[in-house]
Amino acid sequence: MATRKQGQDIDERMQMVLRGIVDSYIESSEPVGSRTLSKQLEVQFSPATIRNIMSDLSEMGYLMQPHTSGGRIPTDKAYRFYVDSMVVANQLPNSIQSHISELSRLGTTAPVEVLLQNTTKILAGLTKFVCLVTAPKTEVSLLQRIEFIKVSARKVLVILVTKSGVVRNKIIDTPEDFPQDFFNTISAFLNDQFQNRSLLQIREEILRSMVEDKERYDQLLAQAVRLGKKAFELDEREEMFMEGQFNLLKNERFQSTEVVQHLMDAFEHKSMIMDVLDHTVRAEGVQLYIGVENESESLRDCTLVAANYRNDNNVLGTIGVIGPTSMNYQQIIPVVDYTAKILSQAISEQAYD
Amino acid sequence: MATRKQGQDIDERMQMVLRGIVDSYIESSEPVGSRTLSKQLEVQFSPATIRNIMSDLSEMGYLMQPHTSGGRIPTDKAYRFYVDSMVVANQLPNSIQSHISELSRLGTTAPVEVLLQNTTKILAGLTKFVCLVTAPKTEVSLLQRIEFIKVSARKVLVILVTKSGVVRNKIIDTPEDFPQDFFNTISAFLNDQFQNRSLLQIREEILRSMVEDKERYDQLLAQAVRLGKKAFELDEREEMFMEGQFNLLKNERFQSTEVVQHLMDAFEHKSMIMDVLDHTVRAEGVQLYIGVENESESLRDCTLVAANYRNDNNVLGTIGVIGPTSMNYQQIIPVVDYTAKILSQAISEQAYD
DNA sequence: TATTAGCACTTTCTTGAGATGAGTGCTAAC
DNA sequence: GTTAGCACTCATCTCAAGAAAGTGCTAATA
Repeated sequence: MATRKQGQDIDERMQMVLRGIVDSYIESSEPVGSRTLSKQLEVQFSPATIRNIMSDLSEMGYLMQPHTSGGRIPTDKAYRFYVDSMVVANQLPNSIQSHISELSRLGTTAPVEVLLQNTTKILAGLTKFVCLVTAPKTEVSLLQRIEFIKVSARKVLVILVTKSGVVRNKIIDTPEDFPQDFFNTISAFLNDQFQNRSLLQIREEILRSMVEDKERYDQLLAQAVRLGKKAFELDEREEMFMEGQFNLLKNERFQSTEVVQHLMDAFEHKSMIMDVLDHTVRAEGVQLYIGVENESESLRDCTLVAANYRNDNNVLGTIGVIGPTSMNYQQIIPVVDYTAKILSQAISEQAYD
Repeated sequence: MATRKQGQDIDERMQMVLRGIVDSYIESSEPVGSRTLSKQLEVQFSPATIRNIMSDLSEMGYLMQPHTSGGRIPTDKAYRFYVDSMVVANQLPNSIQSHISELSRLGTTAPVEVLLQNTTKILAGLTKFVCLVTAPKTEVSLLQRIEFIKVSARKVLVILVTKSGVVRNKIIDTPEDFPQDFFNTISAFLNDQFQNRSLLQIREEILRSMVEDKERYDQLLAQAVRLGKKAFELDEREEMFMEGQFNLLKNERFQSTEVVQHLMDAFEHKSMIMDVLDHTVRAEGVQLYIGVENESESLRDCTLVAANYRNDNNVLGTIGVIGPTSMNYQQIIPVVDYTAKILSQAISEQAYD
């Protein structure tokens, strides 16, 4: 009985075989058998030896057989082992680096949205997978400026500019036909009062003051607070950019219509994907969510590679790439990493301060 | 020799058969043979008779045979005949009408972009095809208001509000560190000068005045013109909303990977699709571009159903649906028509005036 | 004379029977 | 502990036969 190594420790030879299988499967997308592997490995073992090792690895949950015969494929556990024991990402080729760096060349006058949109496009182009970028959360970003522009008798356009460079506008109804001067006074007051506070804080403060010192306000202040309340009202639509959904179709792994269907459905509900990005990615650097590690059902066959981008002080948002679990991690991880860095840099440079 | 009806006129019986074939093919997506059709038609002909008629129709270019045997399918010419001779669209079911009418319920304070986005979503959901909506052209829409918000020493945020309700913003660099007051003076001047002019006109006028009376300007005016020039500079990115690209995958007709590939590639270049919509749709009401009638190569297997939306005075943009040539015209056409009407209505109501 | 029935012929699609190839597990030899 | 050998298992490919549905043509029919 090959009861070698009871339990979970994997000796060096097993690691070699496991890595070999993952490498081979990543490259060919075909189940790999003992003979094939025996030829590919740099250190030689006979197919029979490899079969024994494979058998052990299967038992330990690293490999599975789609059919009784016909080679084995790595499980999510195997990928996890693979990336964890992976040699630190080799340097990115210059061509790719410079491709990504075009982001910086957009100049400091491009609106953040354009910057993010371009990021998704570049990343989708490079990886050939689906690429996502969440916009900075307006909720937690700091107010740079609020402005009212009267557009008709009872309507005024509110413009919120945040420190992170996002401009948000909406129209609100006014109870009376105020002159523009009136709005100017109000915006001056609100700017003075709330600059450098986060939208979230501002909202809370406004609500509090409405309750607390209701009677203390004079006419003008009361209006200011009332308009402010509407202006800062929660804007549920958070933005996200997505590109390359069709890349998945070109990918061999996703030819089976079902899987694609699921994914596509998922992509149509951006909000779900947003949640995934927001709730999972908290740590520094590149994060990986491989197959079953994804909380979301529809991503069970995918790996999500994610990284945050930030300005000098805060995490602003997340960039992510979704591809098959058998993606080329050695390539993808550094690409995502580098892109996040360049994006952070570009955004910091153009921040309003 | 069945040399009946030399040339192009189609008698009533031929029409019945042709319509029958189109109907059947729209429903089943299967080539229709003489026997099948003989059973489906309300007026009875023997299969043999139908075969004769079919043969004539083939000769006249209305039908084609994918294989020597195995039924016939309509050509684009047949669809064109079909829709042209189609009984005027029957009333839309109430459920669909009210679904579309939810657009109006968005209220008058939703930004135009949200309105358009929702239009695409609703339309894509109803038709199960790809749906497109172009945003009102900022170029030709009239200036409602321009505003400058200083965001840092050398950067100012320009906000353009157009009569059609589109808010556009961008950041421009300033040559010096002007105070906000300075910008206020400038925006007051520009507003006074250019309100109700189209952005296109404004740009031309600014350029002209820069050339003509260069020397006449005082310091302030010169700056105003210079900033104005930057502010109104052509903003090449025109917007468009697209939804339901994945619907095509679910569509039986587009299972063959090639066709989809082409379409997908086309969709990745929104600009191309924009051109199609802009250049072709000039007329009133719903327009159809069936198969080869499309100028664009990649739409040769599709029908584009398009209609303009407008406010009281002008055509603002276009809504379009792209599906297989064998779509259910009886359903799709009234849906697009009604949606365009509701959208026009909603946008007119919320226009700033 | 226009319509229909009949018939021989096509073509696609389905089905099942080998044959093939890659891989596995087990046993025995090295 | 490692390897060679062997019987066995599946997935896939190929090929032939047959069923279904359709066509064109000719001859019979109302």
